[in-house]
Amino acid sequence: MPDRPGTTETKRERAAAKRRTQILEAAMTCFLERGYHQSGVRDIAKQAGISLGNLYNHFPGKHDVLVEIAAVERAGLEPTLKLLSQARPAKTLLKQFIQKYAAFVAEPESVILTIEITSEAIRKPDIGELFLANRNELVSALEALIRRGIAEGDFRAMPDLHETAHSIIELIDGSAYRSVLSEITMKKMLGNLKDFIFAALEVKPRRT
Amino acid sequence: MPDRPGTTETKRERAAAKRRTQILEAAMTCFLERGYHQSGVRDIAKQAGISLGNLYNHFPGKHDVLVEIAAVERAGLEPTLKLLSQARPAKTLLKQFIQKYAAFVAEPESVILTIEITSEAIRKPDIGELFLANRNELVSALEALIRRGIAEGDFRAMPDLHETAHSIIELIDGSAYRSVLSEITMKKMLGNLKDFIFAALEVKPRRT
DNA sequence: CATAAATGAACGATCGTTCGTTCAAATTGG
DNA sequence: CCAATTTGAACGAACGATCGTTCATTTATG
Repeated sequence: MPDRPGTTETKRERAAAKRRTQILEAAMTCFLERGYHQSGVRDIAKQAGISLGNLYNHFPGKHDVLVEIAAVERAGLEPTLKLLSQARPAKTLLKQFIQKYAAFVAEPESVILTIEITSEAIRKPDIGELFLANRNELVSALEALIRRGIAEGDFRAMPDLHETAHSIIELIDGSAYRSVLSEITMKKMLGNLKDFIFAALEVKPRRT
Repeated sequence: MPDRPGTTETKRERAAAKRRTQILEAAMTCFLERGYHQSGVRDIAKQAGISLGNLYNHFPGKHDVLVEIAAVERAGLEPTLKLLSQARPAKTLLKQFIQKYAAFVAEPESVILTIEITSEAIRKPDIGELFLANRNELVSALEALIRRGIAEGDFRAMPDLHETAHSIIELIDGSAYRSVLSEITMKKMLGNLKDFIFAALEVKPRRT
């Protein structure tokens, strides 16, 4: 009985798991290059180096591949999310957050994938819910940070902190999309972005 | 020779123009219901009440239909654009603009169409350019308004007015998408949106 | 009568998915 | 520990549907 304690993983299961990530990466490549609806299941299989039929042994269908990618995409935000719960002044943390989040979402890969998911989210409820869940996690963390900033006396009282947090995210996302489409570097936008956000949040008027 | 002076429009041409708008409206309906890539040319023709082949007498192909829709969509913004050049205090005008623009872009139809165009814009240069051109027209008008607001002493000096104008638009667009996806009314977001934007622009700290 | 509008069959390509089959690995029985 | 059996990964042909586009033909209009 080869039931090694601790790892119940058989050779088969390990191989299968590897295949899954292989397929996901291949699909991501295809969706980035051609878009979701322009990528055929055959393209994905070929890119993954497996057969068409085998793909269906690992995923119920094309849609489910996108769902999984949407879930994985979220994982990339984890380090940025961690940043928000550090024990430093909220004002400092927010500045760092803007920088880091902007750098992340302004990656062409990230922008394209987000749009692909976004446009699919409108008609596919499960993707929409996933998108909103991810977004809410981020917004809640940001909201907590702003609340702390108010307590620390750096930020002004605002009517709705949750909405404010949403606004900040949407501001950065919007800039990121524009930076990719108009080929202006995010770096050039960042200065104004920070100025805009902090002017909206800070309790004092800015010195010219 | 029925070349009536003043109107070189023949009965035929008028009928053809009517067909074109018929097709555009039908296509818009399809794109809204099913999305661009999910809508077949046959769906559009059927929705327009014409034959499949006839559609190709009026448009070179499916892609061109979307391009034309993107151009028409822009026309809907005209009244809102007009607003910005009125002779009233910039501060007042901006408040009205936010209200009006938000109401316009938060229409589910507008949101869905924008996303459809947006996601196509990434891979189709002509659509991307059209999108940016429309956007720049709006942003330039808004930028001029902000500049006036500074001259009038209501808005603070900002590092880059063009970027600021972009930010405002992106802020409203982002909220609009979220309002459709999460089924929260735009009205509920508007209060915070105005607060956020004016806090970012105004020269004085806000009274609590 | 000439010209343009309108038609729908037809085209080749591709779509997402299913299917029967093969075969190596895992499990079981002795 | 080996042999028998079960499992499921891998494959690619095949399915029916639909895709965007073309074209020969008919119908209607100036």
